[in-house]
Amino acid sequence: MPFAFGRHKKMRKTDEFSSVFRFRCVGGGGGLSVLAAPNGLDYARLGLIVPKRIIATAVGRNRVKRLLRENFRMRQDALAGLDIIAQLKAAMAEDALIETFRAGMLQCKTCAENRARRADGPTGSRT
RNA sequence: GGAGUCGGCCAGACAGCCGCCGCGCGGGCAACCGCGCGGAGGAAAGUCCGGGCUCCACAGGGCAGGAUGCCAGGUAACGCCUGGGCGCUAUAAGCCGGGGACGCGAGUCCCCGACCCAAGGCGACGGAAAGUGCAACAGAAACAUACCGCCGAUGGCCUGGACUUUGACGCGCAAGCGGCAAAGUCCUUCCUUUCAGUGGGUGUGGCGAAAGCCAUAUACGCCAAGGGAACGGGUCAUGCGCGUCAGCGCAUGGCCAAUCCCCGCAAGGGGAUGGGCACAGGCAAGGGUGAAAUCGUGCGGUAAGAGCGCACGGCCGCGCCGGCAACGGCUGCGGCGGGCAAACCCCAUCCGGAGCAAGGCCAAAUAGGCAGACGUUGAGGCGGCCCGCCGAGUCUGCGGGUAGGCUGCACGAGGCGAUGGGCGACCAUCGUCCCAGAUGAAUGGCUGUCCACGACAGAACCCGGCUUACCGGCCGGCUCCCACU
Repeated sequence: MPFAFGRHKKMRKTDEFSSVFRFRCVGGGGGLSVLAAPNGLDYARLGLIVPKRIIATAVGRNRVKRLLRENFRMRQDALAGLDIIAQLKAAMAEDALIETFRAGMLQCKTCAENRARRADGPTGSRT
C-alpha cells in the first residue's frame, strides 16, 4: 500500500534529527519550518517538533501532529529517500499550517535534488 | 403546569474510502501480509489527600516533626462519603397588622411593616477559670481604663481684704469701747457678654525643595463692658459651752415657708434635703470610637451608680432524665471580668522513608582496571536524632564502557444485572462480561447525510476521593404556588 505509514517511517533518534538539521535544506515559512535531507533508503521518514511552549494543551499538540502526519502520508511516494522534519515555530491556523507544510515539502525536495546533482557523488555519502 | 433547589446520566450521530496501536487466528525462514475483535475522560487535568504495589535492618520503641479535630457509621484507607447534632443564613409564597384603589356588596388588587421562617446553602465545629502572648486604625480605655458626662455620700478648700462716712443699739458719769447695719472707694476673685484689637495653639486651603509664609475658621488667654462675692429660710422654746456684759456657737424639738421625689383627676397627703466649688474622691448608667467595650430587658436600689438585689432570658459547673454518642430537656443547687487557639501552647487520634526513571531479567562493554583513605577495638546502612537491628566492605580520584531490549503492565478494593440486609453511605450472595496499554509516545484525514451546529479537554504503574475547567441536552427527588378531580 503506497499510503501506509508504519512505525519505521518515523524518526526517533537524536542522530537522525541532527543530521537533517546539519544538511541545511530549509523550506516553509511563517510559523512552520520544513527541513529535509537524503537518508539513503528507498522510502521517506518524518520527524515532528511541536514545542509545549507554543501550544500549551496536549490536545492541541496532538491535533497539529496528526494533521502534519496525514499530509506527509498522502505525499510520501514523491519524497522517497528523504528525511523530513517539520518544526513548529509559532501558533497558526490549521488551513495555513497545512498550506505551508505542503509548499515546504516541495521546496525541500527540489533543494535536495539540486544539492545531490551539484555534489556529483553517490547519494547518502554523509556522516 | 410554573418557580426554586439538589442529585444522577450523556458529551454530535450514521455511512463509505485511506491510515495508526494492541491482541487472537492463518500464511511466510524473516521483514511482513490477510481476516476478526478492541482502542481516552467526566474531568484522562491540578498533583491536594488516602491506599495498593516495589525496594530499603526484621519496618520495631522513644524523641523531634507533620497531619487531622462535633458525634456515630461506611471503607483497604482518607482531610472522602452517609446519617445525626450544634451554630449561622438567603429569597418567594404564606399568615398577622396598617394604608390606598376599585366594587352596592361578598371581595379583588397594590403598597408598607412586623411575625413565622420551605426544600436548601455555609461552618479548620476539641480546649480561653493551665500558662505565655496579640488586638492595626479609631477610641479615655482592648486592659483594670475614664475624654465628655453623672454625683456631692466622705475628706478638703472657699464664702475675702483694706479704708472712709453715716445710723441706731449696748456698756460707761464722760472720753470712749464693742459688735451690727447702710452707702461708697480701691485691691483680689468669680461669672456673663459682644464688636474691634492682640497673643500663643489647633484645623483647613494656597505657595514653597524645605524651613516657613499667607489666607481663613475655631476655642482659649489678655484687653473692654456689665454683673456678683451668701455663715446657709424665718421664728420660738429647752439644754450645753464661751464671753465681765451686749452677744455668739452647737445640739434637740415645735410652727410657718422653700426645693426635690413619690401617691392622687384634683383638693390634698407622705418622705427627703438644707451655701458654693469640684481639688481629692465615688460611678461605669448615657454620649462618642471600634470588628469587639465586661451579659440583655425591666423593676427595685442609690449621693450618683453598678448582677448590688429581684423577675424573665443568656452562659458555665454539678445533679437527674432521654440518647451508643455529639447533644437535648428539667427543676434543684452553686457561680457569672470579655475576644483571638487560621498565635505559641494543651489534649486526643494517626503517620518509618523513597518512589514504576520503584524493582527484576537479558544482551553488549579493552575490563569488573589502577592509586589513595577508613574498616570486625565495628567502616557503612536502616535519607532528622537516640535506642535497637543488619553487618564486610565502603568512599574518593584517574582511566574507560553502556545508556538497547524484555518484564513490572492491566483480572481489578473491576463493570453490569438480580436477590437479600441497611434510613443511607455501603455490605453479602448468585449470575454474567473481559473493557486502551502507547514509549520520538497510537483514536486521525477526506467525502456525503441529518440535527439540538458540537464546550472543557488526551491515559503513561493502578485504584478511592477532593479541587479546578466546561457549549448544551435528558431524567429524577424535594419545597412552594396555580389549575383540575
